[in-house]
Amino acid sequence: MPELPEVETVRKVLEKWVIDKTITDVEFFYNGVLDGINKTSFINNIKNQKIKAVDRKGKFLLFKLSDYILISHLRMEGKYYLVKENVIDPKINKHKIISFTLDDGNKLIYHDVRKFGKMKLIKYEEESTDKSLSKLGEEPFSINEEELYKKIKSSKRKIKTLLLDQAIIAGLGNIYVDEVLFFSNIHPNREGESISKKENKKIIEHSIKVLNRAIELGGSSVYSYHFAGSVSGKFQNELQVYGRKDLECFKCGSKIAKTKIGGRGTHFCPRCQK
DNA sequence: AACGAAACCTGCGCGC
DNA sequence: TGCGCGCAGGTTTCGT
Repeated sequence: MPELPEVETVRKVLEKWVIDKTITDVEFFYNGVLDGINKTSFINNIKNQKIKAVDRKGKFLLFKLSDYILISHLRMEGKYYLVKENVIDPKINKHKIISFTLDDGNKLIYHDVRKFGKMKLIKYEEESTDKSLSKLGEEPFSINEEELYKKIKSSKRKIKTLLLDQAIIAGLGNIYVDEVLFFSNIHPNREGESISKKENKKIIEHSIKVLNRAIELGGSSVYSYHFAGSVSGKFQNELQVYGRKDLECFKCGSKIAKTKIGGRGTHFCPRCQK
C-alpha cells in the first residue's frame, strides 16, 4: 500500500495507540507474515515486551520494544487497527493476519488483504546488519547529492526504476516517483546516464517537497484506501499525474499519458517531461 | 554483477 | 449473471 508519507502517518497513529503498552499475548492467523522466521521463538520473545517507541526507516515500521525491535513492512495493503478486546468486527476479521493483546484491554490487529506484508523480530545489536534494513539507501531528506548522482549517472536503467529502488533512495514509491518526475520535468523513460547534475538536484528538492506536503496531509488515499484505523489522507487531491490518465495537465493542458515502466503503471505529461 | 520478469496474494471493475 | 482479464501505493527471488 504505502509509501513514506503513508507509513509516517501510520507511525504517528501507532504512537498514540501503543506507546508504553505491554504485549501480553500474540495470535497468528496467517503464518506467512513471518516469512520463514520461527514462530515459537517470535511468540516467546515478544511476550511481556513493552513498546517504548514506534520509529520508521524508509517504508519500514520499527516497534522499539524492551529487548527487541519488531520490524513491520506493510507492502501493498497492510493496515493496523486498534480494537477493544472481545469486540469482533467482521470486516477486520476476514483478513486478520496477527493480533497483539495489549495490557490496556485493547488488541492491535495487523490486517492485510493481499498477505504481502512481512514482520520479524530482531535484537538491537542486529539493527545495523539486518538484511532488509542495511541495504536501504538514504531518504531524500538526508541523501548526499553527489552520491545519488554517481549512482544514477553510472546506470543505464530508467530513471523511474532507479528512483523506485530503495537501495538507491528510500521512501519513494509508484505514486510519488511519478509526481517527483513531473515536477522535475523529467521523462520517466530517461536512462540514468542521461540525467544532468542539475536534474539530479531537482529530483532531490522535489522529493523533499512532495513527501513533506504529503506527510502534512496525512498521505494519499487512492481507490478509497484507508491505512490505519480509519485514517485517510488528503494528498490525492493534489496529485498532478498519478491516476490522471487522459486528463489535462495542470501546467500545459496536454493529456496525461500512462505507460508501463519496469512493470509499474507510469503517469507523465508528454509535453512537460523531457 | 546486474538486470528484468516472475512470484507472492486477493479483490475490483471492465468488456463480452 | 458469470467469466476472464488486467489492474492495484512493494519487495524478494529466480533466471539470463
